[in-house]
Amino acid sequence: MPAAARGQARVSEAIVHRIKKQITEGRLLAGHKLPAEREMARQFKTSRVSVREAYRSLEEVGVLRIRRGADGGAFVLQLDHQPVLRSLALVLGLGRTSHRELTEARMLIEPPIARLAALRARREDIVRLQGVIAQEKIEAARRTGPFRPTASRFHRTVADCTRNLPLIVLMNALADLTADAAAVLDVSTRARHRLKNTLFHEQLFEAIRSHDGDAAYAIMAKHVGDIQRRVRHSLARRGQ
Amino acid sequence: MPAAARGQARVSEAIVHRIKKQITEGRLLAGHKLPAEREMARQFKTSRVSVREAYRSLEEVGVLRIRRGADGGAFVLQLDHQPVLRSLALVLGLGRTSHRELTEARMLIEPPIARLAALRARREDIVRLQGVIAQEKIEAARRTGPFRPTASRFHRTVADCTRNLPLIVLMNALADLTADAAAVLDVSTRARHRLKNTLFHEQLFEAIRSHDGDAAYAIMAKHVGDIQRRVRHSLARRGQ
DNA sequence: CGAAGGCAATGGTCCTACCTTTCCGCGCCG
DNA sequence: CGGCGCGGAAAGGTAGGACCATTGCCTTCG
Repeated sequence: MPAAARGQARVSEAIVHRIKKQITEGRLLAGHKLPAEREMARQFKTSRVSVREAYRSLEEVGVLRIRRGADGGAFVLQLDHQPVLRSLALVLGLGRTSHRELTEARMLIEPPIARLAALRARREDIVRLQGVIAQEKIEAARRTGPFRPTASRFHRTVADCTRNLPLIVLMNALADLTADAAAVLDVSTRARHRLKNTLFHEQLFEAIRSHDGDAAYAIMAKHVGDIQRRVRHSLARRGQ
Repeated sequence: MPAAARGQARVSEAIVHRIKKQITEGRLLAGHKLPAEREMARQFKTSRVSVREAYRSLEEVGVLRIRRGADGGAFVLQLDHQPVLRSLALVLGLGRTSHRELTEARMLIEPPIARLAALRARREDIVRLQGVIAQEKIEAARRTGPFRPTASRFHRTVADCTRNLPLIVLMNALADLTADAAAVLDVSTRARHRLKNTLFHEQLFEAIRSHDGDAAYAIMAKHVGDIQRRVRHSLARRGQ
């Protein structure tokens, strides 16, 4: 907060800072509704404009959601990896960065995550992972349904096992970024590899359940490498 | 851009979107000055309020810097890891997340980065790394100067060798976050370990220069582990 | 020649009025 | 009796104007 350090010159920044603070301190939780603009302006003895600037800034960052109409207002969002995803997408230029780089980054960080997950997984994590795999099988049998949501859900659940918030956030952000880019995969390719995916996931699950970190590392490395190769072929076929 | 997808309902969001696009497309470069608020309002046939909301949002994200006074205005910033750092700091709650988790994340991703750096490093990278180490030695001899900037500069330069933008950005953001937290280290501890640091850096440099990925991985793993242990002791001594 | 003061451009804030969207409830009509 | 529709109320969205604060530049005066 560079401007804030320069003396909180702006009213709107003071409001932004206060709200951020209340959120990080847990005094403002997801779903809470902030005072209406007019009300907030009255409380801060300022104008609606300044309040609006604060609210709009926080909305752009991904902290608030502003809704219009009766019973509208500014609502606090669940603080997940969304803000990080947004800023990453912005910095990476949404296209200036190749899909190759993104998957490469995943290739680098997912295996160590898998290892840590295997070492840290508790019983409830095992149950969750099992549930995700079961869900995958059901959807694979149906041969329908969207590929994306479940495909990365397993990876995200693995990351959760690490109980390391920075890692979980970065992992989810990267997963979302690559998922957007992976939309290039045609339907036939997806179907052909869905079974293979699930097999990999089952192997990884076994490694995690038996707390075998090195095995989890190796399996994940192979798995992500496979995904990378697959996408690259698909991109090459389309001319890219 | 969820709201934008809902039909660009808001004027300010249209402006935000347009500016972001111009930046990612390279039509707006760092240092460029955006039109004055009144001028921009005239161009968009709207009011100053909407323009201000757009500018302020972009400033909060870290894309613009707004200055007052004659020759003031909205200036495009160099798009580095800053936005990612900000959003990460917000999501991690600036304190809710322990320093342990942050260094753990670095421990996980830095060794693979070092390996990739060793495999990819070109001649100019070697030269840069050499320069950073030389700088470190000079400052170590002086026994003065700030520890932080040079300490992480080596790590950042290593990350640059990977030529993988996502990795570089994430690495820098994490480095900044841990640097803030590492301010707890007292001066004597820093001085005592400065030499040790440089030794590690020289070993790593040799591994990178000879393109020995596995060696780079091992050295970096040991190095980061050492830093982590050091900070943890320091925290324990202070009662955390 | 140099320093002080005024000028102009630009952002920062405030005010006020009015529009748009949305929910909710009342009342009309079937 | 019940469903449907319309209008009021509440909230955000926009507009335009006025004035203050800041800062660089330029003129003017000592």
